[in-house]
Formats: sequence, C-alpha cells, structure tokens
Amino acid sequence: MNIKEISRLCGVSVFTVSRVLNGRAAEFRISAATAKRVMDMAEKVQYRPNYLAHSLNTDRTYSVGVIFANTVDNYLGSIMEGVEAHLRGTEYQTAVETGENDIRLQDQALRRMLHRRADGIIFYPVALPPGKRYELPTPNDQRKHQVPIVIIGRTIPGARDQIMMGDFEAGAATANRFLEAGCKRFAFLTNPVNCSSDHARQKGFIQTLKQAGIPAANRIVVAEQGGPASESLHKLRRADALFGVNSGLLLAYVRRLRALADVRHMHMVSVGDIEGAELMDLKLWTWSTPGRRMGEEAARAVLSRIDDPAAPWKNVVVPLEWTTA
Amino acid sequence: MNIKEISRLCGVSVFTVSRVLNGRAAEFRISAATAKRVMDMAEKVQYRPNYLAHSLNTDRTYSVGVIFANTVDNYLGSIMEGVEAHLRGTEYQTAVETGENDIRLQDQALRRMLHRRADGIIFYPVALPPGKRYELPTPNDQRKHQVPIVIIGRTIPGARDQIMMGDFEAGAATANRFLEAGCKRFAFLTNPVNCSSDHARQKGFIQTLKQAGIPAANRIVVAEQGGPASESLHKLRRADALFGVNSGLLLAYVRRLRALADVRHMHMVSVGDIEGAELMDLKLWTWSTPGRRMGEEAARAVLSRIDDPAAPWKNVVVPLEWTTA
DNA sequence: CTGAAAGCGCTTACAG
DNA sequence: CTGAAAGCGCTTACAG
Repeated sequence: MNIKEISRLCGVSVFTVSRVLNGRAAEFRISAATAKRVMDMAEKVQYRPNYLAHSLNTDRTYSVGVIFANTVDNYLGSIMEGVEAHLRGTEYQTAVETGENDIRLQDQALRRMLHRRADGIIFYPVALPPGKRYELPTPNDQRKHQVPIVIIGRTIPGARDQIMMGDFEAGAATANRFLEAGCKRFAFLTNPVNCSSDHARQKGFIQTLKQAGIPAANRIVVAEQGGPASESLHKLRRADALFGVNSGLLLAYVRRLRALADVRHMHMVSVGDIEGAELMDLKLWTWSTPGRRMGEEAARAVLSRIDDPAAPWKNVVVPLEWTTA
Repeated sequence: MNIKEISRLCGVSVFTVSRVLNGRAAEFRISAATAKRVMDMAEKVQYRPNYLAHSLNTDRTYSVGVIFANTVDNYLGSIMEGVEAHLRGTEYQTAVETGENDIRLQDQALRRMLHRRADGIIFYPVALPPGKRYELPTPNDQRKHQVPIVIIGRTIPGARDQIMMGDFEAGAATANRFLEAGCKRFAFLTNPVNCSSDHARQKGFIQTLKQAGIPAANRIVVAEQGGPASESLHKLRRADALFGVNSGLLLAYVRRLRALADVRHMHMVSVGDIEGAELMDLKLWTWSTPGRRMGEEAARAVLSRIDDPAAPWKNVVVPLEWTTA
C-alpha cells in the first residue's frame, strides 16, 4: 500500500495525496472534501508512509543520534531518559551508539551516525589518558549542511553547544561542607584521565580549600591507575575528609582504607547515588547527577540548532543536588 | 558525490559502479581493471553511499532495534553493551528506544521501530500490574516479511525466540545457600507486578524450601506496592534469611527493618551487584545479572532469525553468577 | 485548485 | 562482460 495506490483509489493525483497526508492541504488549497476523502482512505487501508522514501526526498530523518563514550550506566541512562522524554513531544526519534571507552570506536560511532543521516547528534566524549586531548573527528560528510553536534557531560576543545553539570560548584560546596564540619586534612580521589568534569570538581574543591587557608600538605589529590595503591592508602590514613570524584571510586578506597584507619570518623562525599548508603555506617553524603535534566537540555539544544544553525552557541550548566534520603 | 557521478568519472555505467561498490564485481564478471578503477575513484572522491537510497531499494536497513520497558539502568545498559559488542562484528547497527514502564509508550516504541524499518527487534517487555498479561501488539506492518522479534529478560505469552536468565536456578541456589547456613525462617521480598523473571526467582526459592520440608509459615512472601509497610516489617522481624528479588528492594527493606530487628544476624541475598556491599556489615551476597551475555545472545538470535525465518524457536537461558568481591 | 513529470540515489531485471 | 532503462516510494518545481 503506497501513495500511488491511494491516489488511484481516491481518483486524485499522487501530488494531492502527498500534500494531504503531510498536513499541507490548506497550504495548497486542496478542497476540504478531497482532503477528507484522502484521509479516510489512508485510514481505511492502514496506510503507513515509507520512512526511507520520505527521508530520501527531504534529506531529513527526524532522528537525533546519541553517542556515549562507554556502556550505558545509571548516569548515562538518565541522560537518555531526558533526551527521549523531550523528544517524545516532537517528531524526532533517538538512535543510540555506545563505545567502550575507546576513541576509535567512538569515531566509528560518529561516522555511522552521519551515515544514517541523523539530523543532529548529542555527544558524550571519551576521557583520554592524561595529557591527551580529544578532538572531534571531522569525517567527510555528504550532507549539504553541517550536522549539529551538541556536547554533553565533558567538554572538548572548540566552541560548540554544550550541556554540562555544575561540577565546579559541587566541588566548592563539598569543600565548604567539610570545612563547616571542622575537617582539617582533605583528600580528593580521582581517576588519572583527562576528563573535564572530574577536573572541574577537583578545581572547585581545591580552590575553595586554598582560599580557606588550608595548607597544601593538607589537601592532597590521589589519582591512580587501576585503583588504590598501598602508598596512597598510607597517605590517606590521616585524612578526615574524602571527596570521591565518583561513588564507585570512593567506595573502592574506603574498602581498602578501613583496614588501616577508622573510616567511620572520616567525612565523605562523592558524586552519584549509592544504594543503601545509610547501611554503611559512614559519614557519607552524595551528590545526585542531574542526568535527566541534562538530557532534556541537550535534546532542546540540538533541536534549536537544527532549526537555526546560525544561532550563538548555547552553554548550559545544570546544577548537582545533594542526594536526599 | 554519487554513484552516477562516479560512473561518469570512470567512463563506465552506473550498473558497474553499483556492482563493484557492493563487492559483487567477481559475481558479475567485471574485469579486475575496471573494478580497481572504480574503487580507486570512490576512494579518491570520498564516496559514501546513501544509506536511505540503498535501503529503499533493498528493503533492509541493517539495523536492529532494541526496545526497553524503562530507563536504561546498569542491567539494561549491560544488555545494550552485549548487543552492540556482537553487532560490531557485523554490518548491523542498533537503535534503542526506551519507555517509562508504560505499556502505551512501549507499543508506540515498537511502532516507531517498525516505521524505521529495523530488520529485527530485541524486546524487553514492561511488567504489568498483577493479573494483567502483556500481549505483544501486532501493528499493521508494511513489510513483505514479518519482522523478527526476540524477547529478552521477561517472557510474554506466545512462542518466540527468547533470551532469559536462570532465575529459577538462582532462586533454588539461594534457598540452598540459606539452608546450608542453618536458616529457619525465610522471606522472599518482591514487587507486586507480573514479571516472569521475578516469578521464576520466587518459584525456585519457595519450591526448594518446600522440598526441604520448611513449613509454609516459615517461608513468607512479601510483595507490596510502594515499598515496605509496617505490617510486613513486623512479620520480617523474625526472619533469619531474606531473599530480595532485586538489590534495591532488599536494601529498602533492610533500611526500615534495622530499627526493629538485628539485621546483622540475618542472611541476605539479592539480585544485582551492590557497590560497597562489604561496607554494610551485613551477611549479604548478591547475584550478578548476566546482561552482557544476554545481549550477545539476543543479537545472535535476531540475526539468525533474519537469516532463517523458518528455523525453530530459540530459547536461551543464561545463568546468573554469584558476585565475587 | 489539480495533474503529468522529473527527481532523490540507489538496485536490478532485461537486453546485447 | 557491460549498458540503457525501469523501479523503490516518496516530494516538488512546473504547467495548466
């Protein structure tokens, strides 16, 4: 069943059918009677337009590609949720690709997205080893116009639309929380990767401590490949305030550390909800990552960009919130 | 840049170019010299085939749709990971749609997938309220052949390809673990929804206890809407073995229960890794969900089905494994 | 207000 | 071994 068949059944031209079914009957002054006849017939024969043929003609697929650096976890899942929630109110669909923290896989994913002719892309970049900077590849693209790419979660070089979370502010607020609690020796636990989000948390945290007059010896940063090493655990023994760049990492350190020190007296904060945190008998607070909000903002941004390629870059920062029990 | 342009540049026909670029030069006895000329030119001008035009002709999109009942969490993410990992070795891509545990959204997602002409679909169905059974909608589909749908994670009525995990076996193994530990009063904590996976865990657990001669009074099942209610918490006080159908639920009960009972003496098992479980001072073991393996199997199954629509149904059960610290 | 025709970029019988 | 032509199902100038 196709448009030609319907035109035959209704005794009108293909043109008319096409116009009516695209909701542009009025625009082309097609009589209401004809329009109704066509609509009714389409309904009757359960007509479904051929997406491929439509897109081939219009060069729009009405799809937004989402590319994640790695396997979808709760955080990335909540981003997806936000994207899909926003897009449900539109004609757009999502197509998701994930990598495995591998720059080559991510570049491939981008190429495939372009090949599939997504109208816009939301891109969560890989975190490279320290020192290396990620550059968005510029694959040869057959499209007339540049496909909009919105960056989410981690910045990369170059001006673009981007949706980030309030990492710096969360780092600063964490420092203040510790300071108010009377802590003296602070540690920031992070990963040895070049991730702008991790960096911003660190910066907000350390800067605030520095401004509060905490000497360098009492604000250490631990960033180790492959988890806690015994040397750094030794250093951490004396800390009374631990800030983990993410909850998995914090817990990994605490697990090892409790053999060496009384972790129950340390104040701890990390980013990302922990199921059953209250059962851990720790002075532990967590930040909730605002993934859903970020996803919504990203979807909004990419649609705006599709509509208006010339608009100024959009830079959205979504704040983190303390997890409430 | 398109196929016609290349044919012009090479001085051969469109037919020849098409055949060569589809890797079917030999099949059509196109001379090696011509083939090379075409390939080189395609390389030189950075030719990228138009996916839409190709698919419009072949009626194959080389995409596998994945439909999830709800937001992608760590478990569903690991399924995705498996699907993508398997598909990376092929020409297929994935397209993911999620719902919000809403049957209407899921039906819509399926319709959209068909509209986008996925060659096959992997489907993780919603869990309905008790009593209600989910039926796969049969939307009118314009395709010549029926699009294969592989069910994953939760069974639904009707024979199909399906990939499940070893829920019954995990339930039975949990019961045995408790029995070996000398437990006497058992509780199964679950959700009041019609989920085959939850049911199978319960069945394996309860049947094993029954066979071991545990009286009905000592093997209770708690399934409450909206989390722990005080009445059931009262009942649970005397239990010495708790099996949570998932880890979030178990922890929710334990959190409430510890005000009423000494939870540290209870044996506990739940399904799904818990970050930092060792820090909880509980006798707690967890099952890891084999999402990645399931995803790989599902991808394999859907491709097989695309290749051979007439093959017998495939029914794969992937075992759960105890989480190792 | 409506139609016959060309075109999107590919594939594929059908000839030669 | 290769080409001219029709076709996939739709959209859209261009006429009338």
